[in-house]
Amino acid sequence: MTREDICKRIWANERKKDDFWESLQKVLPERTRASLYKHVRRSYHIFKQRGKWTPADDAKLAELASQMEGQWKLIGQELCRMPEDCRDRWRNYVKCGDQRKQHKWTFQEEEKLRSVVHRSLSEQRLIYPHAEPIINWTLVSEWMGGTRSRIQCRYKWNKILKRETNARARTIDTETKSWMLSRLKMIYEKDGKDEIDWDTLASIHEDNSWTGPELKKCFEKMASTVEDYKNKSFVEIVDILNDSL
DNA sequence: GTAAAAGGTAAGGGTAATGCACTTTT
DNA sequence: CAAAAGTGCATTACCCTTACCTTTTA
Repeated sequence: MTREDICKRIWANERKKDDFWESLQKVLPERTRASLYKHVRRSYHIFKQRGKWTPADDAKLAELASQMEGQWKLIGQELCRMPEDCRDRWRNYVKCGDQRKQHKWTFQEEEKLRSVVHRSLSEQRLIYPHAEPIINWTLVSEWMGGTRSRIQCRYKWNKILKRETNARARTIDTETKSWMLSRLKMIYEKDGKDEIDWDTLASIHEDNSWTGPELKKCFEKMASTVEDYKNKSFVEIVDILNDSL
């Protein structure tokens, strides 16, 4: 079988009665069938192009997407591209069209994003009270009025969270810092490894007033004050910081 | 005949790599 | 000083999982 034959078989879409998929599963038994299927379809696709969308491509996509809403298989056939790529291009870029703003967010935009994200979270909590709430970024983008794509909204939201984490990390008191350093030393001596489970560390602190990411950021800031820290190991940095307190 | 399993599609979730403006180092 | 190397940030290209439907199989 040539590669072309293989690609054609993978995209045959006619439920052939052979053991093609089963034989793949035997090679990678730890993968679920769906996971394998998806991965292989991407890796051995039959479409002309991936990436690089010209303005003309985008215009055609916009037209097709409004004509046949949600029918990505058909849209993909029209554009000679993978249905998934068409869907991605649409939801991340083309959907917002000219409304989509780029570059710096204004304060008002950030405030709007906050309220929209909280709305998404509270709606989730109503439907699934006991599950960890999930933010539906497609809806968030729509609720933003289509001025930012879902991927821009999520990026900005994570930036805001990070900024707030950093701000809180700067307010951590000296007592907590020295507690953290001695703990880090203990963890290193016990496990001998540099990867720290910061959430667990945060949970064993009596005050319980700091989160894992906050402690992590605090440590990173302290570490960066050590001379030549980039060439020092984790435990060397911990020792130096311990001595300096 | 029927329940379970598999193929197939769309909608949900996301990250790695890149480009760019800017600063620092050589 | 210029060039190279690093950095922080937003964008871009691409990837993974789940839900649900239809068809096949045991």
